[in-house]
Amino acid sequence: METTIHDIAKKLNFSASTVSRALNNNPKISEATRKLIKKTADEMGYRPNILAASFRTKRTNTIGVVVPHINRHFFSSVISGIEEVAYKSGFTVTISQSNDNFEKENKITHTLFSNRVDGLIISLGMNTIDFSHLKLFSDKNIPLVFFDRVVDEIKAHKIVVDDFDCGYLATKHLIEQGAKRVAHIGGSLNIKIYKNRQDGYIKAIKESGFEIEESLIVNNSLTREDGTNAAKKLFRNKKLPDAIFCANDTTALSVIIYLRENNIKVPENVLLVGFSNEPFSEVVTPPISTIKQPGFLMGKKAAELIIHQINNKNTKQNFETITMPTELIIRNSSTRN
Amino acid sequence: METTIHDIAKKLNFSASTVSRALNNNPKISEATRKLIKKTADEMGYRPNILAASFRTKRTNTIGVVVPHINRHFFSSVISGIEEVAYKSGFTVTISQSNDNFEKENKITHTLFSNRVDGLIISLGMNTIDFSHLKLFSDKNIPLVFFDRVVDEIKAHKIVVDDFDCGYLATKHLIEQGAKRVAHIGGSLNIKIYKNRQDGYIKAIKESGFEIEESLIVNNSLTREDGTNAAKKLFRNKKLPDAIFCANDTTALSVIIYLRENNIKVPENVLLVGFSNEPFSEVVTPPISTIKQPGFLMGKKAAELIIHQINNKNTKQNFETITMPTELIIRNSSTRN
DNA sequence: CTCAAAACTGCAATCGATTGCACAAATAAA
DNA sequence: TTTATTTGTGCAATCGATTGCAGTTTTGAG
Repeated sequence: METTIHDIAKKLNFSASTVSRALNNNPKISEATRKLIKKTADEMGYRPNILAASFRTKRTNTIGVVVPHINRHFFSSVISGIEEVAYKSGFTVTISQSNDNFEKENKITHTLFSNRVDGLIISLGMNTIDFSHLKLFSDKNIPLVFFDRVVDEIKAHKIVVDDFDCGYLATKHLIEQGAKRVAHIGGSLNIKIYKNRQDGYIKAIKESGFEIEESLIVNNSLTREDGTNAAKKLFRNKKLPDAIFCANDTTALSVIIYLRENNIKVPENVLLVGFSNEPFSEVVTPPISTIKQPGFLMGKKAAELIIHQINNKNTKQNFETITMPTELIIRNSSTRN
Repeated sequence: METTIHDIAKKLNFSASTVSRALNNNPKISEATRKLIKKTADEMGYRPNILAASFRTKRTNTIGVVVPHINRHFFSSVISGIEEVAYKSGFTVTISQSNDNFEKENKITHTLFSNRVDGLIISLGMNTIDFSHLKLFSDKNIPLVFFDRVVDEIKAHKIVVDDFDCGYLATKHLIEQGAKRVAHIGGSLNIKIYKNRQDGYIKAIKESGFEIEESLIVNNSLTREDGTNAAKKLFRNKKLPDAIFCANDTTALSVIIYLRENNIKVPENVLLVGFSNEPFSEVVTPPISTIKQPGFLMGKKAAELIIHQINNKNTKQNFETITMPTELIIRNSSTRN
């Protein structure tokens, strides 16, 4: 049915080996035969059986990607970046989402492992505290790159932003704008990035001579609903906050809506900074000041790193943690003029 | 290195065939041996070489997905739905983006074809008017499902929404709210969905006894910038529009911003309806009335259809075009009370 | 107790491409 | 012209799992 290298070989009175080599540009084959073989292959409508090749070479040219949620703007941007680079290097990208569910993450990575992906790029789920499913990869020397939600326990390339610094800068900015009681809506402290953002916040507060007040800090899962609840809680305080640093834009949005409903004005009464620069942040009223993470670039970088590792498996790697630049985008939600 | 079925066979004094069958739950193998073999396989840390199996069976358990842009909310939602269903059925999902570039779409589909995906789910790029790369699949009887941007020329399952009806309803709604001069910002008429939306608009206008005015219709690529330009153009008219039906939310947003800058009030002076229910539409001021497309469900449905086809390749298929329900979400941008 | 049917299991070919090694031919050097 | 290189090709094994067919054992009916 399908043309194979044997068919081509037979037709041309070469051996399959020669055909294979010619098709793969092996320098041992003369220019003339190479051309002839390629031409004939074309005419015969030959298409390589990648499965057979993969099977033989143990290389799938496939990169596995695991993210918590595919349809979050940040993650889909990262994926987009990964895909772009991978495509150019002849790699295929296989995507799965963990839904922040450890069980699923575990299964997914096992599947990817069984499918013999050449490398894995992953941002961990919220509840992942056991890493044996990733050890699988590092143990077998299968390239692994973490981004965003990374983990110290495993040696690998990591692509992050300086969350501590971001938290610090965002909070500092609020204080510079005149805030005296800056609250914080943060994520789970089990996750490094949220811990870091919060620590940055704390540093800025202290540095400015203010006290850390427990009642001004709320930790949750940072969903839309969590944000609303956090806002309710914060504004039940006797002494109200006059600014909030939110660990993501989603909760910042919840706060805006909650405050609007309660006739508290942003930015006049409360200043606000979010995190991630979601598409809506720019266009909501007031536009939300936020930290821009270069998702697309992070994806590209992750892909570059992993492809480099895949192509240089023999040479020893020393793993690097790459901190990508961020930007504090100042919009109306945090400025008073 | 890796344990194979032969290793297991040797250890247990069975043949590889028996091991293979036991592992695949072939009923010809007795319960006792099956259990024994499975247990031993487990103990020996056996993991099947999927590549070998795929090679042999010519089945990859992989579904290829091609979308214009991975990081568009609608598409990432669809992907999310596909992934969810595929995962449950033991399929892996490979994703690529065409960037609305025909060349890339062409290459991608060829790659996917070479990689022997078991099926392909695709939403076409803006400029795709040649379909030979898709014929590749239908010719070889490889299941194919279109969604969103579909095409008549190829027989396959298709998942769409009733764009005509949506356009009609949206426009009708504007007229019911008192609009007398409804403009339309539409996409390329080469693309069926945009053509349909526009036709729906036209029907509503005529049905209400108004005239179609060329000057009230602008067609472009529906980017943010296009929207702004379209708004400029529309409001250069001597007789201004008092409502606009935009073929996507992005341009609706552009219009809002443009009008705000020019002190024209939405909805007081101009009523607005968009399309797609982007995440920002709900939270921008004023919130944008829009048509909600069930992206996640469309993805799930697409995956179900293609998996069904894959698993029933022998039985003859009659292709269906599934119209998913939409919803006109009425928000402030199109209501005057 | 005999024999056919049913239930298990093994043999061996097969999928298509890759690659180490051997060998032949062509070229260069002596 | 002979010998040593270089260059180009072919042989044949191999990757690991699957499966049609055949053979053996067990079961059950008569």
